[in-house]
Amino acid sequence: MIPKYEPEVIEPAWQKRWEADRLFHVTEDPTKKKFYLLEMFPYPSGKIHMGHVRNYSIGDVMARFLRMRGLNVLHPMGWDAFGMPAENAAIQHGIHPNVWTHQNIDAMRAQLKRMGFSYDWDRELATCEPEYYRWEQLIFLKMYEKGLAYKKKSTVNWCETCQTVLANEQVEAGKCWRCHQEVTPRELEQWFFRITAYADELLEYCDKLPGWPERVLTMQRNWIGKSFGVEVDFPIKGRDEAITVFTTRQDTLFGATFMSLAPEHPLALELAKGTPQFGAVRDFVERTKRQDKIVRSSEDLEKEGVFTGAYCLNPLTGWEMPIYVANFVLMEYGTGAVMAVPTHDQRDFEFAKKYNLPLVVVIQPEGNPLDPETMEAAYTEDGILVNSGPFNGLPNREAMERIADYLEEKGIGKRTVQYRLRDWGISRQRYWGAPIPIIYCETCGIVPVPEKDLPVVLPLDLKVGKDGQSPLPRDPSFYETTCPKCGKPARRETDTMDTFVESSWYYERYASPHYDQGLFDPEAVKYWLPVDQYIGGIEHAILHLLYSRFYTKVLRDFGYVTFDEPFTNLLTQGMVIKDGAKMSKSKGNVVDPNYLIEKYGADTARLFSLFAAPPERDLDWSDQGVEGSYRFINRVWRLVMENLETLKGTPSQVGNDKTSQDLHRKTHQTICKVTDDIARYHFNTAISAIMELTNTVYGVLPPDAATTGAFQEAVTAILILLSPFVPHVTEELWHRIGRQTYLLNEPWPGFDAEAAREEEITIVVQVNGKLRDRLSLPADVTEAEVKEKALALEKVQKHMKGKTIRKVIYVPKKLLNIVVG
RNA sequence: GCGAGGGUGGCGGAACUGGUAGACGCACUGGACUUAGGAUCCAGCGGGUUUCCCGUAGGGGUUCGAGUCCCCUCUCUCGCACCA
Repeated sequence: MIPKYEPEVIEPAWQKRWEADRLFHVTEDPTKKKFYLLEMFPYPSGKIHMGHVRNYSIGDVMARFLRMRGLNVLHPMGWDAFGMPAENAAIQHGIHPNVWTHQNIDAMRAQLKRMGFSYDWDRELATCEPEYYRWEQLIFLKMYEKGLAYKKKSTVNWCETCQTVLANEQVEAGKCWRCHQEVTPRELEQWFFRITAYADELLEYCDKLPGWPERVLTMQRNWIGKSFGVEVDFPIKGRDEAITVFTTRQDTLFGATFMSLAPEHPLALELAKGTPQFGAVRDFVERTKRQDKIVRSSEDLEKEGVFTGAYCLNPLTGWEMPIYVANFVLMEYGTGAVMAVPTHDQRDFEFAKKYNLPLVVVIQPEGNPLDPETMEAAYTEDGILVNSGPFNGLPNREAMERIADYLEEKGIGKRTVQYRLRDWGISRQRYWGAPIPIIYCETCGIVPVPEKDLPVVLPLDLKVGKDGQSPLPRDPSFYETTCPKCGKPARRETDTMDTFVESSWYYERYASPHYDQGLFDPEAVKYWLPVDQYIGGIEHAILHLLYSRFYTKVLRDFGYVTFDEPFTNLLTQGMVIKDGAKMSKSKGNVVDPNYLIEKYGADTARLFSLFAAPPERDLDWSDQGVEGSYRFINRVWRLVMENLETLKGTPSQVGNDKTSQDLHRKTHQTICKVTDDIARYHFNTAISAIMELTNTVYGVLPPDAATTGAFQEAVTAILILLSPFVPHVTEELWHRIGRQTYLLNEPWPGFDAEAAREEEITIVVQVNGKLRDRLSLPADVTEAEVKEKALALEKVQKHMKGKTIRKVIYVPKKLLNIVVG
């Protein structure tokens, strides 16, 4: 009887030894090629979930594999430790956010260690520590100095549940990204980061990131939303003022018959003042503003508006255009005013139909001309200009340029570029975040905290109130200070920074996490950065990944780093699905990794999450699949344990008998395939190849005098190849067969191409493209021989009967196709 | 509507540049061992009218040959969405 496979015993034992020997610790080594492998750090919620297990298992395979291939691999882990849940816990359980956060970190660290991930724990960091956020405050000061951080009053997204402001990126379909509460607009003074200053570069570099998934880049491009057009002034009748509009369709300018303003547009009420329409306009504006954002921005919302009583003039035709306030015009985009061309814009068309406004066709498609009387929808395609004065007859694409030239010449308009991207609002009215290092002085105004006074430490002796509001503005010992300029009493900023600020640069801090002379040791960053491979969930496609790209460019322009982009390659792993839905508490379909570890061990949890699906795809949870992974590990366990004596013995030569040679060949083919597959992140097929080899080895049991050498070679290969996936059981078996080294320090096996070559090859024989028979022939067979043998085959003869050979196609070592007719 | 990615056995999934469709695993079936087996080992496992035919969402095309390339249609998932 062999000893049972007991993961609960061997896994912690090896974890202890690895840690004691500092196996995962790395330092800069200029003689070695570096590889920075990073998985998105977790929020310390208290326990890991299957998404973490999957994400970190993928990363760990790569880290171990690349290290065995001789690279110096940086593989760190830490905690995105500021954020709302800590405050919620404080409210609900009366526990301090700091205590709660640290307890959670301890619990999760233990879980990650129990999974056997090869992190260099010496580099662990938590963003809620002053040693971390003080450097973030420093960057804030530099950004303030350069005008990249600024304060402005604006309408912001307010989440009532979270009692704080949200950035545009954090609003999903009108709701808070975290709690799904509807957001409401609020006028507030807020701090912003000028991410729009980098809009062009962020967009341009989307084309310079070949290692990123196309869909993430597309999402970022859309988010930045660059569009080219012109700003045109429409003089207001009877006033010495004009309405400026932004349009990308200046080719339709001659067809603009009315004007639409956003309800928030300052001229909306202004123009109506003193006219009989004033009451109606005011009511409409009030009503629309009150309407919540989701309803207002839904597509099926009926287009509504109201006439202001005022007119403006089309600068090209001189026509009087009635000015309307319309519910579909957004103040946030362009100028908040839109020239309406009902014939060539669907929204304007619907609006014009409803209010009986004039339609003038200015672009005609070739073939059947449009008639404004009978049109049922706007024509938005290309065509030839009509009713457009000097531009008649031009194709509209060309007219765009010509009209833009004309407007610029006449001083009526100018070419501009619009972005959908807004500046990043980073003020949060929350306690559990990094303080913004700013002081307000009645005399001096906004005064940055001097560098020497950093960090502005978040006081830990405060209580979060039951109402959920931040205690900072109520705590004089925090906000009362003196002005660094004039020395008079002054007040500190009591808002904290968006937690996405911390995660925008943590990957740089990992290069030298304990460095206390600055953000990071320049030499360490120079050696390790940028991140070669980043792995995480698709849900950060815009938020975190866009902010991090922006931050890196800012740090570059400040001279801190020399690279343009933080993450050279990005892998976005799929979700973990059970019963057709994402695992979530509300669905009640959560599988707790702890349960898995207790029942099957960390190796099984890792193996299953890597084998069940390729990394990018969603992973369908299957209890039976987990059993299968566990069974395979047991199969390997028995294979080694039942042949321990043979494997412990001195390595024998690979025999010349057929069995040995076949196994020898299979071993080398497997090494080749597994190496290729891991390198391309095809872990599921890599694992299946090792399963095949294992099945083959089972087929030659028990080894005899002749096959011992090939057997030893095959089993050794299985253990090494499998070690990045299931490091504990392979380490245990490796030592049981008498090895002294750690598998992680073993070189990844090379394969012998000669040994992997098949002696006998199977050639498929087709007649007219249909499979008829197969030939097993020596690998060095010539085309003529294949042809001769194939033509002699009975099944081939039958299908050729009465026909003549037209053509014979030969794909060397693969296939022969005889075309007859 | 726009953009991206999918659709292959009962299921998860293989098939690199066009060249044996269904590797590997799960489920299922049969056999062996056994007092017993839900353990383990071995074998089978797309469908059918089974010397052959049909099969990669559907239809058409290119090719000696198409899951793979081209065109059209359907469908699913995700992201954005009145952006002027």
